[in-house]
Amino acid sequence: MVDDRKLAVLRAIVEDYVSTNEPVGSKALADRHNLGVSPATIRNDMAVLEEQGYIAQPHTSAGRVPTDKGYRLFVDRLSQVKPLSSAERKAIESFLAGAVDIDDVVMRTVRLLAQLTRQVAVVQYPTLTHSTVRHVELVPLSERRLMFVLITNTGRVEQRVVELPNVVDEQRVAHLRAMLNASLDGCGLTSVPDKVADLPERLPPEDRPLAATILSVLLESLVDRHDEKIVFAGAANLAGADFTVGLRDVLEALEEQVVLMRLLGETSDLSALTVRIGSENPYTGLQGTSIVAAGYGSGDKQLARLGVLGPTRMDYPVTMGAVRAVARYVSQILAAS
Amino acid sequence: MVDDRKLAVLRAIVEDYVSTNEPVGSKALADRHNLGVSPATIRNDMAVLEEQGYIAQPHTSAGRVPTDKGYRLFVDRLSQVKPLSSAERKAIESFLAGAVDIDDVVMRTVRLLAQLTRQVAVVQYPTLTHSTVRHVELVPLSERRLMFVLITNTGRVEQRVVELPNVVDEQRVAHLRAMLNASLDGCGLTSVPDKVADLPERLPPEDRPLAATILSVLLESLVDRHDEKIVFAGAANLAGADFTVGLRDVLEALEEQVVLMRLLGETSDLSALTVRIGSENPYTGLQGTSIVAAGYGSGDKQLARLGVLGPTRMDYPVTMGAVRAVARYVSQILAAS
DNA sequence: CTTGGCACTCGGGAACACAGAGTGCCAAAC
DNA sequence: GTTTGGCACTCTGTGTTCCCGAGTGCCAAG
Repeated sequence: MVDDRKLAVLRAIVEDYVSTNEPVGSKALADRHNLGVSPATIRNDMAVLEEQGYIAQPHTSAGRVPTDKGYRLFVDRLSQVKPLSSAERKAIESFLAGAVDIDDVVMRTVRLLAQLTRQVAVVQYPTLTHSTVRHVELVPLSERRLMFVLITNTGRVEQRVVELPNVVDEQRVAHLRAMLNASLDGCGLTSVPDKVADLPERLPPEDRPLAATILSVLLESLVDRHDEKIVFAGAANLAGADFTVGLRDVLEALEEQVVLMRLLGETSDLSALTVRIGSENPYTGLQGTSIVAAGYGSGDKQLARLGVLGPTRMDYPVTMGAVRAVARYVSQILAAS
Repeated sequence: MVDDRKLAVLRAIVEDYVSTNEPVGSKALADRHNLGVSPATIRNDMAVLEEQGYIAQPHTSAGRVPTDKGYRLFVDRLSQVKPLSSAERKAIESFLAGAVDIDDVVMRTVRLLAQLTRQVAVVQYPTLTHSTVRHVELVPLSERRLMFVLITNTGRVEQRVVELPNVVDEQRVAHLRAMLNASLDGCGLTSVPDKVADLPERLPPEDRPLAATILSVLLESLVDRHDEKIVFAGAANLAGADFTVGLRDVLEALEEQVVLMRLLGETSDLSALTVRIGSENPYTGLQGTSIVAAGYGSGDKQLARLGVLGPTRMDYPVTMGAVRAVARYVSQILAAS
């Protein structure tokens, strides 16, 4: 039903449409690609492809345009990820290598990806879930207030100001700090609640209110970050593109952390390169856009995801290549630090 | 030459144009505002105002539109800042009060401001220049690597990973940490370089390479942040507006930290509410946009600036009111913590 | 199954006309 | 001197019509 030649026609349609942004007709196809058959034959094939739902025509007597289903087939079976040029690789490497801290890594990554793909890049901060406690610090700010700082092995720093129930001296704080570090050092963030559960009992009664307060802040800071931070860049690249939906909607979606999370996150396999095309998208405000995303993180431990968002009519092979490459380099950088 | 009635006409033109987004003619003015004179008289006045450069007509036989100079006069002499409704104040207060750390304060502020003004909000992170050292922490990560953390009294945390020149034991690190804290506690960031200058000399020779490495990172982290972090939100609000320049240029400018810095920063008086209209703008990519900015920070010490960016055709009294109010509330919040 | 031929269909651009809003100017009125 | 009504003029934007051309679907022949 859909033989090889028809697939070749579909591929040609996608490629031409992506590069010209105009519905492509049978004659143009016969000219630009040497398919070895006449326009009439191509027309027949196109009629079948349209029947099957892979392409559509905006109006009668216009060329054909790929549907979401058509892009899907193209991505799954007709294209292969295009690797980056070595110049691009070099550029990525040197650009990411200059990062000084985790914020900087994320910042540079998102900008790099936006520039590379000329689309909107989205990067999720490395999740805390898989990281471990490197150090806990308690810094007295005043008599009844201290700052709680949690440092993880991924270089992430969580900080909270804590109001204390009563005045405490530095001695006690130092003691508590030592105990916390002894209990938690190297411990996975998910197991923190267990580890500290019995801690108040091991303290003299007069220290327990203090410990309880601090622990509640500690635990809270862990669950708080369950909805992770996400940043994006390259909104300017949207300016030219035209979506079926308004530009405004897309920008609004981008500023909603929750929506972004779902865009990147809702997938069973973190590590795979996933593509979500047009209507496959969970969010109605983003019809007409596609997302290409990949997980990053060192080896088996996937830390988080990153990707780009662009019009459905995008160059998938190139975009996928860029996303995959950046994900790999970021993983390297993070593994090294 | 430009008497009171002409000023009233100018004010009316600005107000009408801002609310309708259409060039305003003499008849409409006479109808909507009771200026007590006939359209013909208004026409004469408009001719004079145009002569003076306060208004212009897009084409012959179209209504008039304020020029940048016209807006400037309006802002300086014809309008007064419109205070927020008490409901809005309440909303601001409760929204900002929930912030947990400095990042959260900035994030909430910028979103709040964007929502309130329906324009693009820009917030500069509190500058380090006026803040003082609260605590320095050195956390060993591995034998030859440690994390350096600097906590300031504004709740800001700077972190760096430091590669060490040679293997050091915890003892020495602890000692150095104690010395650093003793030297720097409460010290203004600008005076840090002086304070630590002689520190290596006070150490045993074998510790000096370690100290030197850490100090260089410390000093570097101070100057690095001289170009401050800036965030923006509300890009979606640009979608509807039309600028004389393309939307793309505006978005690009917004993603350039340096440009944003200059937009907010280049002003002699930090505390005043400043308005920069259209061509008064230092950046050519932002013709057709205006910036309303204010300083924030506790009392005499201005920490940084925040503001909004929108089309030149904006409602200045309302926008100025919102910016001023938010700046005040943020100052309160920061002063309290 | 493929191909050339052919009639048909629309979308989009060019040419054109026209209504309406707004102006500038002038002479009369205040 | 300033204000006002009247009036001719000038545009822009919109709607209409028309036509070209790209592209299609179908059919009969190869």
